[in-house]
Amino acid sequence: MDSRFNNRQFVGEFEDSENSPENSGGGDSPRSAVSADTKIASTSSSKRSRRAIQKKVVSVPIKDVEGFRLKGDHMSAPPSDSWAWRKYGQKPIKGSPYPRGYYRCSSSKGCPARKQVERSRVDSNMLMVTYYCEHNHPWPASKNNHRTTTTSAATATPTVTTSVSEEEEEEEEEELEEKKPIINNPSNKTPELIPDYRFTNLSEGILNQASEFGWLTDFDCTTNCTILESPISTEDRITTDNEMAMIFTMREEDEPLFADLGELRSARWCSAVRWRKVRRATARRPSLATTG
DNA sequence: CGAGTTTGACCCGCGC
DNA sequence: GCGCGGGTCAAACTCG
Repeated sequence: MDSRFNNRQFVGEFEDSENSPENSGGGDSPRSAVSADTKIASTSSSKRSRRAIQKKVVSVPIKDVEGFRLKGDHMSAPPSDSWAWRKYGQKPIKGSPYPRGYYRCSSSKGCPARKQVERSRVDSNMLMVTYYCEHNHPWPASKNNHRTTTTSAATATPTVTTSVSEEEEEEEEEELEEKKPIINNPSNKTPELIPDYRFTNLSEGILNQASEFGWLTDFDCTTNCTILESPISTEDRITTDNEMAMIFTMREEDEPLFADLGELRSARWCSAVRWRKVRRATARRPSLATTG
Protein backbone atom coordinates (compact mmCIF):
# COMPACT_ATOMS: atom_id res chain seq x y z
CA MET A 1 0.00 0.00 0.00
CA ASP A 2 1.17 3.41 -0.89
CA SER A 3 -0.39 5.70 1.64
CA ARG A 4 0.53 8.68 -0.44
CA PHE A 5 -2.38 7.84 -2.65
CA ASN A 6 -4.89 7.32 0.06
CA ASN A 7 -7.62 9.73 0.91
CA ARG A 8 -7.78 11.18 -2.48
CA GLN A 9 -11.07 11.92 -4.09
CA PHE A 10 -12.06 11.51 -7.66
CA VAL A 11 -14.95 12.02 -9.90
CA GLY A 12 -16.11 8.67 -11.09
CA GLU A 13 -15.49 5.20 -9.90
CA PHE A 14 -13.34 2.29 -10.77
CA GLU A 15 -14.13 -1.34 -10.63
CA ASP A 16 -12.89 -4.41 -12.37
CA SER A 17 -15.55 -5.79 -14.60
CA GLU A 18 -15.58 -9.08 -12.80
CA ASN A 19 -16.16 -7.37 -9.52
CA SER A 20 -18.82 -5.10 -10.78
CA PRO A 21 -22.43 -5.68 -9.85
CA GLU A 22 -23.08 -6.62 -13.43
CA ASN A 23 -21.07 -9.74 -12.93
CA SER A 24 -22.25 -10.56 -9.51
CA GLY A 25 -25.77 -11.41 -10.35
CA GLY A 26 -28.75 -11.47 -12.58
CA GLY A 27 -29.31 -10.63 -16.13
CA ASP A 28 -28.53 -14.04 -17.48
CA SER A 29 -32.00 -15.30 -17.38
CA PRO A 30 -32.52 -18.46 -19.41
CA ARG A 31 -36.15 -17.56 -19.88
CA SER A 32 -35.10 -15.04 -22.38
CA ALA A 33 -33.99 -16.76 -25.52
CA VAL A 34 -33.34 -13.32 -26.85
CA SER A 35 -30.51 -10.99 -26.59
CA ALA A 36 -27.20 -12.65 -26.35
CA ASP A 37 -26.25 -9.09 -27.10
CA THR A 38 -27.76 -7.92 -23.87
CA LYS A 39 -25.81 -10.23 -21.68
CA ILE A 40 -22.33 -9.15 -22.37
CA ALA A 41 -21.45 -8.10 -18.89
CA SER A 42 -23.56 -10.60 -17.07
CA THR A 43 -22.45 -13.76 -15.43
CA SER A 44 -22.62 -15.54 -18.74
CA SER A 45 -19.41 -13.78 -19.48
CA SER A 46 -17.74 -16.51 -17.50
CA LYS A 47 -18.22 -18.59 -20.62
CA ARG A 48 -16.61 -15.86 -22.58
CA SER A 49 -13.19 -14.59 -22.11
CA ARG A 50 -13.10 -12.24 -19.19
CA ARG A 51 -11.20 -9.89 -21.37
CA ALA A 52 -14.26 -9.57 -23.54
CA ILE A 53 -15.75 -7.01 -21.21
CA GLN A 54 -14.65 -3.44 -20.96
CA LYS A 55 -16.01 -0.83 -18.69
CA LYS A 56 -15.75 2.89 -18.76
CA VAL A 57 -17.05 5.18 -16.07
CA VAL A 58 -17.85 8.78 -16.79
CA SER A 59 -18.80 11.24 -14.13
CA VAL A 60 -20.81 14.20 -15.26
CA PRO A 61 -21.78 17.21 -13.21
CA ILE A 62 -25.51 17.51 -13.55
CA LYS A 63 -25.29 21.23 -13.94
CA ASP A 64 -23.30 20.62 -17.08
CA VAL A 65 -25.82 18.22 -18.50
CA GLU A 66 -27.97 20.34 -20.70
CA GLY A 67 -31.46 18.98 -20.80
CA PHE A 68 -31.02 16.73 -17.83
CA ARG A 69 -34.09 16.84 -15.72
CA LEU A 70 -35.54 14.73 -13.06
CA LYS A 71 -39.19 13.90 -13.36
CA GLY A 72 -39.81 12.62 -9.91
CA ASP A 73 -37.41 9.75 -9.71
CA HIS A 74 -36.93 9.54 -13.40
CA MET A 75 -34.30 10.92 -15.63
CA SER A 76 -35.86 12.50 -18.64
CA ALA A 77 -32.61 12.51 -20.49
CA PRO A 78 -29.40 10.68 -19.79
CA PRO A 79 -26.16 12.52 -20.33
CA SER A 80 -25.53 12.63 -24.01
CA ASP A 81 -22.30 11.16 -25.32
CA SER A 82 -23.07 11.55 -28.99
CA TRP A 83 -24.41 8.03 -29.27
CA ALA A 84 -27.95 6.78 -29.26
CA TRP A 85 -29.12 4.89 -26.21
CA ARG A 86 -32.40 3.25 -25.50
CA LYS A 87 -33.53 2.83 -21.97
CA TYR A 88 -34.54 -0.70 -21.10
CA GLY A 89 -34.87 -0.57 -17.38
CA GLN A 90 -34.60 1.34 -14.19
CA LYS A 91 -34.00 0.10 -10.71
CA PRO A 92 -33.77 1.64 -7.28
CA ILE A 93 -30.36 0.92 -5.87
CA LYS A 94 -29.94 0.02 -2.28
CA GLY A 95 -28.14 2.68 -0.37
CA SER A 96 -28.79 5.27 -2.98
CA PRO A 97 -31.75 7.62 -2.97
CA TYR A 98 -31.55 7.68 -6.74
CA PRO A 99 -32.53 4.99 -9.22
CA ARG A 100 -30.18 3.59 -11.80
CA GLY A 101 -31.17 3.70 -15.41
CA TYR A 102 -30.16 0.99 -17.86
CA TYR A 103 -29.49 1.90 -21.45
CA ARG A 104 -28.65 -0.11 -24.52
CA CYS A 105 -26.95 1.25 -27.58
CA SER A 106 -29.50 1.78 -30.31
CA SER A 107 -27.19 3.37 -32.78
CA SER A 108 -26.56 0.16 -34.62
CA LYS A 109 -28.47 -3.06 -34.67
CA GLY A 110 -27.06 -5.68 -32.39
CA CYS A 111 -24.64 -3.32 -30.78
CA PRO A 112 -23.77 -4.89 -27.42
CA ALA A 113 -22.78 -1.63 -25.82
CA ARG A 114 -24.73 -0.68 -22.73
CA LYS A 115 -24.56 1.98 -20.14
CA GLN A 116 -25.91 2.65 -16.72
CA VAL A 117 -26.76 6.09 -15.45
CA GLU A 118 -27.23 7.00 -11.86
CA ARG A 119 -26.76 9.96 -9.64
CA SER A 120 -23.86 9.78 -7.31
CA ARG A 121 -25.02 8.86 -3.87
CA VAL A 122 -22.24 10.92 -2.40
CA ASP A 123 -22.50 13.97 -4.57
CA SER A 124 -26.00 14.36 -5.88
CA ASN A 125 -24.74 16.95 -8.29
CA MET A 126 -22.85 14.31 -10.19
CA LEU A 127 -24.11 11.71 -12.61
CA MET A 128 -22.27 8.45 -12.85
CA VAL A 129 -22.41 6.93 -16.31
CA THR A 130 -20.96 3.47 -16.73
CA TYR A 131 -20.37 2.10 -20.20
CA TYR A 132 -19.95 -1.56 -21.03
CA CYS A 133 -18.74 -3.01 -24.26
CA GLU A 134 -17.17 -6.21 -25.41
CA HIS A 135 -13.46 -5.90 -25.75
CA ASN A 136 -13.47 -7.18 -29.31
CA HIS A 137 -16.44 -5.13 -30.29
CA PRO A 138 -15.72 -1.69 -31.61
CA TRP A 139 -17.00 1.02 -29.40
CA PRO A 140 -19.05 3.49 -31.27
CA ALA A 141 -15.83 4.86 -32.58
CA SER A 142 -17.33 7.53 -34.71
CA LYS A 143 -19.42 10.16 -33.12
CA ASN A 144 -21.19 10.53 -36.42
CA ASN A 145 -22.11 6.90 -36.51
CA HIS A 146 -23.66 7.12 -33.15
CA ARG A 147 -25.35 10.44 -33.11
CA THR A 148 -27.66 10.48 -30.21
CA THR A 149 -31.34 10.96 -30.63
CA THR A 150 -31.85 11.96 -27.08
CA THR A 151 -31.98 15.41 -25.67
CA SER A 152 -28.74 17.18 -26.13
CA ALA A 153 -26.53 17.22 -23.12
CA ALA A 154 -23.36 17.91 -24.92
CA THR A 155 -22.15 20.40 -22.40
CA ALA A 156 -21.43 17.68 -19.92
CA THR A 157 -18.03 17.64 -18.34
CA PRO A 158 -16.99 14.04 -18.45
CA THR A 159 -14.56 12.32 -16.22
CA VAL A 160 -13.61 9.01 -17.64
CA THR A 161 -12.43 5.84 -16.09
CA THR A 162 -11.54 2.80 -18.09
CA SER A 163 -11.07 -0.68 -16.87
CA VAL A 164 -9.99 -3.90 -18.42
CA SER A 165 -10.10 -7.46 -17.29
CA GLU A 166 -7.56 -8.64 -14.77
CA GLU A 167 -6.07 -10.98 -17.29
CA GLU A 168 -5.36 -8.20 -19.66
CA GLU A 169 -4.24 -5.97 -16.87
CA GLU A 170 -1.58 -8.44 -15.96
CA GLU A 171 -0.24 -8.44 -19.48
CA GLU A 172 -0.33 -4.69 -19.65
CA GLU A 173 1.26 -4.45 -16.30
CA GLU A 174 4.21 -6.38 -17.58
CA GLU A 175 4.47 -4.08 -20.53
CA LEU A 176 4.27 -1.07 -18.33
CA GLU A 177 6.87 -2.43 -16.02
CA GLU A 178 9.23 -2.30 -18.93
CA LYS A 179 8.21 1.20 -19.81
CA LYS A 180 7.90 2.42 -16.29
CA PRO A 181 9.46 5.82 -16.02
CA ILE A 182 11.26 6.83 -12.91
CA ILE A 183 9.49 9.94 -11.84
CA ASN A 184 10.57 12.23 -9.11
CA ASN A 185 9.08 15.45 -8.07
CA PRO A 186 11.25 16.80 -5.30
CA SER A 187 10.00 20.28 -5.91
CA ASN A 188 6.46 19.25 -5.07
CA LYS A 189 5.26 21.37 -7.93
CA THR A 190 1.68 21.81 -8.75
CA PRO A 191 0.53 19.62 -11.59
CA GLU A 192 0.36 22.55 -13.93
CA LEU A 193 4.04 23.14 -13.45
CA ILE A 194 5.10 19.58 -13.93
CA PRO A 195 6.74 19.15 -17.29
CA ASP A 196 4.60 16.99 -19.52
CA TYR A 197 7.54 14.92 -20.61
CA ARG A 198 7.60 13.29 -17.26
CA PHE A 199 4.45 11.47 -18.17
CA THR A 200 5.03 10.76 -21.80
CA ASN A 201 5.45 7.06 -21.33
CA LEU A 202 2.36 6.90 -19.23
CA SER A 203 0.42 8.76 -21.80
CA GLU A 204 1.38 6.32 -24.47
CA GLY A 205 0.08 3.55 -22.31
CA ILE A 206 -3.15 5.34 -21.79
CA LEU A 207 -3.54 5.98 -25.45
CA ASN A 208 -3.18 2.30 -26.11
CA GLN A 209 -6.08 1.74 -23.82
CA ALA A 210 -7.98 4.77 -24.99
CA SER A 211 -7.95 3.46 -28.52
CA GLU A 212 -10.59 1.05 -27.40
CA PHE A 213 -12.86 3.93 -26.68
CA GLY A 214 -13.14 5.85 -29.87
CA TRP A 215 -13.48 9.43 -28.87
CA LEU A 216 -10.98 9.10 -26.10
CA THR A 217 -8.27 8.83 -28.70
CA ASP A 218 -9.03 12.39 -29.67
CA PHE A 219 -6.90 13.42 -26.79
CA ASP A 220 -3.25 13.88 -27.36
CA CYS A 221 -2.11 12.60 -24.05
CA THR A 222 1.52 12.73 -24.89
CA THR A 223 1.57 16.46 -24.77
CA ASN A 224 -1.51 17.41 -22.84
CA CYS A 225 -1.68 15.32 -19.74
CA THR A 226 -1.48 16.51 -16.22
CA ILE A 227 -1.64 14.05 -13.41
CA LEU A 228 -3.82 15.04 -10.55
CA GLU A 229 -3.42 13.81 -7.09
CA SER A 230 -5.80 16.30 -5.68
CA PRO A 231 -9.46 15.80 -5.05
CA ILE A 232 -11.53 16.78 -8.02
CA SER A 233 -14.83 16.04 -6.43
CA THR A 234 -16.36 14.94 -3.22
CA GLU A 235 -16.72 11.41 -4.48
CA ASP A 236 -14.80 9.96 -1.59
CA ARG A 237 -16.18 6.47 -1.78
CA ILE A 238 -14.14 5.62 -4.80
CA THR A 239 -10.75 6.42 -3.48
CA THR A 240 -8.45 3.49 -3.55
CA ASP A 241 -4.80 2.94 -3.58
CA ASN A 242 -4.95 2.09 -7.23
CA GLU A 243 -6.37 5.28 -8.55
CA MET A 244 -5.14 8.49 -9.83
CA ALA A 245 -6.42 11.09 -12.15
CA MET A 246 -5.16 12.67 -15.31
CA ILE A 247 -6.36 15.95 -16.64
CA PHE A 248 -6.10 16.50 -20.33
CA THR A 249 -5.55 20.12 -20.97
CA MET A 250 -6.90 21.46 -24.19
CA ARG A 251 -4.90 23.14 -26.86
CA GLU A 252 -6.18 25.85 -29.13
CA GLU A 253 -6.29 23.45 -32.05
CA ASP A 254 -8.29 20.99 -30.01
CA GLU A 255 -11.07 23.38 -29.27
CA PRO A 256 -13.14 22.54 -32.37
CA LEU A 257 -13.31 18.99 -31.08
CA PHE A 258 -15.10 20.29 -28.03
CA ALA A 259 -17.01 23.10 -29.60
CA ASP A 260 -20.21 21.73 -28.18
CA LEU A 261 -19.00 21.43 -24.65
CA GLY A 262 -20.05 24.84 -23.49
CA GLU A 263 -18.65 25.69 -20.11
CA LEU A 264 -16.16 22.96 -20.44
CA ARG A 265 -14.34 24.84 -23.14
CA SER A 266 -13.96 27.90 -21.04
CA ALA A 267 -12.64 25.78 -18.29
CA ARG A 268 -10.01 24.65 -20.79
CA TRP A 269 -9.91 21.15 -19.61
CA CYS A 270 -11.58 18.24 -21.19
CA SER A 271 -11.50 15.14 -19.20
CA ALA A 272 -9.97 13.39 -16.32
CA VAL A 273 -8.98 9.81 -16.65
CA ARG A 274 -8.16 7.54 -13.84
CA TRP A 275 -6.34 4.50 -14.84
CA ARG A 276 -5.03 1.92 -12.54
CA LYS A 277 -2.14 1.14 -14.81
CA VAL A 278 -0.95 4.65 -14.58
CA ARG A 279 -1.04 4.50 -10.87
CA ARG A 280 1.14 1.45 -10.91
CA ALA A 281 3.45 2.88 -13.45
CA THR A 282 3.98 5.88 -11.25
CA ALA A 283 4.41 3.99 -8.04
CA ARG A 284 7.68 5.69 -7.38
CA ARG A 285 6.28 9.12 -7.95
CA PRO A 286 6.29 11.17 -4.79
CA SER A 287 3.31 13.24 -3.86
CA LEU A 288 2.31 16.00 -6.15
CA ALA A 289 0.85 19.20 -4.99
CA THR A 290 -2.82 19.53 -5.29
CA THR A 291 -4.77 21.69 -7.58
CA GLY A 292 -8.12 23.30 -7.25
C1' DC B 1 -47.10 4.31 -36.57
C1' DG B 2 -42.59 3.74 -35.08
C1' DA B 3 -39.36 4.67 -31.57
C1' DG B 4 -38.50 5.45 -26.95
C1' DT B 5 -39.94 5.17 -21.91
C1' DT B 6 -42.07 3.23 -17.85
C1' DT B 7 -42.68 -0.30 -14.64
C1' DG B 8 -43.77 -4.68 -12.53
C1' DA B 9 -42.17 -9.23 -12.89
C1' DC B 10 -38.74 -12.47 -13.43
C1' DC B 11 -34.20 -14.58 -13.03
C1' DC B 12 -29.77 -15.49 -11.06
C1' DG B 13 -25.67 -15.14 -8.09
C1' DC B 14 -24.20 -14.35 -3.68
C1' DG B 15 -24.14 -14.12 1.28
C1' DC B 16 -25.87 -15.75 5.47
C1' DG C 1 -32.14 -23.27 1.56
C1' DC C 2 -33.61 -18.69 1.56
C1' DG C 3 -33.71 -13.86 1.03
C1' DC C 4 -31.66 -9.91 -1.06
C1' DG C 5 -30.00 -7.11 -4.61
C1' DG C 6 -28.99 -6.18 -9.28
C1' DG C 7 -29.87 -6.80 -14.29
C1' DT C 8 -33.12 -7.67 -17.84
C1' DC C 9 -37.55 -8.56 -20.09
C1' DA C 10 -41.67 -7.17 -22.17
C1' DA C 11 -46.31 -5.24 -22.18
C1' DA C 12 -48.35 -0.95 -21.81
C1' DC C 13 -47.86 3.62 -22.45
C1' DT C 14 -46.19 8.17 -24.38
C1' DC C 15 -44.56 11.13 -27.81
C1' DG C 16 -43.46 13.16 -32.23
